Amino acid sequence: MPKTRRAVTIKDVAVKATTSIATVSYVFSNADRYIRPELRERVLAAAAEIGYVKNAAASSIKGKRRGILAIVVAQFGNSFFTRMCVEIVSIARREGYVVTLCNSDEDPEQERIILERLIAQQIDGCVLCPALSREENTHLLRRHRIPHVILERSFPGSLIPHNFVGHDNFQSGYLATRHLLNAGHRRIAFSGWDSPIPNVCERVDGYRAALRELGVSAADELVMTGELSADAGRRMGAELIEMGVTAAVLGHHETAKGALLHFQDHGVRWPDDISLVMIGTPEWAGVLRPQLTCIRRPEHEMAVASANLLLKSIATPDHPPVSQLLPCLVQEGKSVLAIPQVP
Amino acid sequence: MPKTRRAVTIKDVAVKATTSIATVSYVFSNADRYIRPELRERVLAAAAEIGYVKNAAASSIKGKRRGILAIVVAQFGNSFFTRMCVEIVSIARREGYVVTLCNSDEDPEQERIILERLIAQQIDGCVLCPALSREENTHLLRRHRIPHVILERSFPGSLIPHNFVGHDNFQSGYLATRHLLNAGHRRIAFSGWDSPIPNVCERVDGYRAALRELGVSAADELVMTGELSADAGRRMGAELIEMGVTAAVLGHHETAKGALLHFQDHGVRWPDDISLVMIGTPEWAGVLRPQLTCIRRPEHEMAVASANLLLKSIATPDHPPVSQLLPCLVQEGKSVLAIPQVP
DNA sequence: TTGAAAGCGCTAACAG
DNA sequence: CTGTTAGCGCTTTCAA
Repeated sequence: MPKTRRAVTIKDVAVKATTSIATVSYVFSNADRYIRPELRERVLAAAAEIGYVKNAAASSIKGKRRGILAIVVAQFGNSFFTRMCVEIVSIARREGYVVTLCNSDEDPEQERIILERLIAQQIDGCVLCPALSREENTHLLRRHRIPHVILERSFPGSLIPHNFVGHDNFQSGYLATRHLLNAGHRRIAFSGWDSPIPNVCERVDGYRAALRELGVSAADELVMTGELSADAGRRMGAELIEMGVTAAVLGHHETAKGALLHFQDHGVRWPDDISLVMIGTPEWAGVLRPQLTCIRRPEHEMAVASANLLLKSIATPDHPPVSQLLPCLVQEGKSVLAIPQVP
Repeated sequence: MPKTRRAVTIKDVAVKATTSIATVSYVFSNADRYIRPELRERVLAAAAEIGYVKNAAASSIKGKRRGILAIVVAQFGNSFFTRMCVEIVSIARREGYVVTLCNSDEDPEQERIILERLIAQQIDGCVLCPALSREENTHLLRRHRIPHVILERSFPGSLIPHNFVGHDNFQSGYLATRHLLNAGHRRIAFSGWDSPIPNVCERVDGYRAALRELGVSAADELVMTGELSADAGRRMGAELIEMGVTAAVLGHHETAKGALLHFQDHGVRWPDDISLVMIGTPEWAGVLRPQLTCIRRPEHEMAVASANLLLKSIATPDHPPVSQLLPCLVQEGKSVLAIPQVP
């Protein structure tokens, strides 16, 4: 154990192995330079003995890759994102990266500060799920030429092409509604997050499209939205019951949670009293009985796609931006009652 | 927008502001050097115009702090850890740090690789929840003089003092059991994770101590453990019923989940058929009815304590290690039935 | 096959 | 008050 305050450097290794720092550097950067095996061994042994670890910071200022990637998400508590983060991290790890996870908490100003700090750290690349789905901070990434991919939230009216990986929100709303229609329901409500983000609106569009397709009128009062909280969900749950619909699409898992609590607390049974399809698959859905029918978003595929897109975009920085929209699946539970068609 | 491939450096700013790189450096490191306001303005303006951001990597090799902290946890999917991470990150952010989150997945070898990479990145400090509660990798941190605090899992027989923040596992087992005893139960089982980690054993010790205190015999067959999965939990749930106990301590939320699913699927009602106290407060507990009585671990306090301890230990590296064990609380639900004492 | 040395972006004496 | 300059640990010519 070294007694010195100073960190162990390449120079210490060179002295210990009685060679030059250049040789040590070559040994540790396995360039295609041939080094006599005996010397290489000596260097490795010396390094191991004094506990040398290459300083990645110093290495990076000479133009080498930094070895750090970042993921910036708007809602870290949301397990949809947490799970994708875990997967992206493990893919990045295989490539030798360390990954910094950041949470903007849906605040563009926080996000800006985070991105500036990440830029100061000279990260090699970044996966960004933009706060409030706002595009503004991405210019920082572009200006500093940091390869990046936008995850899950797009910029509908944008003039600038981005690397993008998301899932099809329209389709998730459509599938959920269609599933209920197929079971014979006609009075179907939609409850969701009153969100500033286009995603959620697209789900409503999908809901409407499905209804229209079967010639069912989509009355505006059947579409309810509220803030992103279980309490708002409870209120919507109560409304659902008052309105006397036979089925509902729970358009966001956070408000869905409140609605389900309301149902349980007031003896409302699914699917007997109301049929339900929820968009999303939060962990808690796994413990509820009867099991909910959910729309499963392609988390795994999204994580893999965004990680690979980022890695590719680091490898070939001039590659034109790619946009991928991945499909959802219906995950059947027992929360939808088939009712006889009334012709 | 610069057309150059190269990053913007202090030198570019100096040229643009027609001054020296030293002045620019001083402007951006707000040392106590006085600079004529007019010049300072000019530098700032030039920097803003060409989008200069200080290269933290270069800055760090001159002995400045790196600006990166790390949290390495063994189970990233476990929301107990996720929630603490979110809090630690937000405290660290206030101090200007960027935080890297890593997941060793309960594998000491992965953990070693992660720590080596973090050391290469010259992180300023680290919060570590050690895989399998093993001490071995902490020597890397010590050898490289990286301030660190061990979170949640301790090293019982260790000779080396560590900064440590954890919660009192013995007490959590004790409290849970005591709560059931107070409600009049006498045949109380314990089910938990068959863990290689001392924490879980301590919970059993607490369980036994509570029973002993009231002169209730703690038969060995009442203590069940299994692997960390919902399936193992289901099996234990079935056993609980077969054994005909009136109450159970669900000693780990992951196996508890399985047991609760078994109960629901087989029409076993809590608290009518069995009284339950669960150690831990996973998010899914919030959607179950009747609400479970839980032992709440001091997540918030642990996050705050570990973050502050780390920051302190970075500020004063020679401070002797501190160890903190924080207490749990009973969070009452409706899963415990009071039964009349049989004298 | 190896080593000397220039230089990456930045900091901090030290000189002016 | 400001600029010159010597490094920090590392990579990479270039020469030996």
